[in-house]
Amino acid sequence: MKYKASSIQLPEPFSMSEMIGYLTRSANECLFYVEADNVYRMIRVENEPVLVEITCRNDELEVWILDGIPPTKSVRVTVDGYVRDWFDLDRDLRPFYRQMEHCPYVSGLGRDHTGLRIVGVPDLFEALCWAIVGQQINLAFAYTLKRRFVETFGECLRLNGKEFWLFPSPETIANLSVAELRSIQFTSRKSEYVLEVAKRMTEGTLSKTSLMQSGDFKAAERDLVKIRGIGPWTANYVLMRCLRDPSAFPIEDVGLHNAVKERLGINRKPTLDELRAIASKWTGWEAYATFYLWRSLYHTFRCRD
DNA sequence: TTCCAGGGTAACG
DNA sequence: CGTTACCATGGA
Repeated sequence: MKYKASSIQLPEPFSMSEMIGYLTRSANECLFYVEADNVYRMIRVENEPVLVEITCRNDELEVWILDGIPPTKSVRVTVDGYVRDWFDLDRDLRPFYRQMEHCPYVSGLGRDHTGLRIVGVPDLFEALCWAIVGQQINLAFAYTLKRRFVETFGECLRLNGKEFWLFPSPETIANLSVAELRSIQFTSRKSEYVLEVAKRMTEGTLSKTSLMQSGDFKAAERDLVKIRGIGPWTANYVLMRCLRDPSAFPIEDVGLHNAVKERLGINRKPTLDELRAIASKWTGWEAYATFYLWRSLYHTFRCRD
């Protein structure tokens, strides 16, 4: 059973090779595959796991369903919406490029990587867990921890000798103990933070819908940082990659610091004041500027296997 | 071996 | 309030 769920007319600019460049930045990624320029991942549709293939043909993105529930209108709509959100296809990037022409540190990146869109993390629980896992450890280890988390507590589909994993649900994680998370080398702190988030999401006191309901990203940020384990960096990371606030700005981000350091040609990290001064040219597009600066750093966190 | 890593909390002055 | 110790382990 294989059927096409949707054909998405690609916005301009869009570069599939730039997107794949980002998606393949770690060989240790466990939630999707890239093979022959096609992208494969499992997503949950109406509480059922569905295996999706994304193919770029001419000016369209074709979304195929390879395994899972039969095609209905709502399945097609959900899958179509997921891909649009994941690749940020409904955003007009032309104002971003025009504005970056005035920033010497990012304008070159904008030209070199035209058509790169922020790869999102549409699932709020996944976004929060990934951010918490990534706190204060190098990215290679973060990918290892994520893989252990997913392969220990997630759901797996095996097809044609490959494994396709779904991120664990908040319900599954909320029932765990700190000790169980420590057994996969989470620190006690990370374990407590992730359990807290899982419990809130299971209770319904934390959800993407409730964070977005006011339509005010600043209000969402205030709600997020009230939660233990979520500071300004984590809140802005989630605003950037899940809630899709183009002005989210994780200014404490070490990757951002290192990218700016290289582009300034200095042998120390920029201060927060220096970052604020540079970012004053990015108003409204801080998330995109940050993502493009991350793109300039791939060589520093490539996984060795 | 040393230093740092896509931070955050809690305890201190 | 601003500063500091601590978390804890892998990777380079």
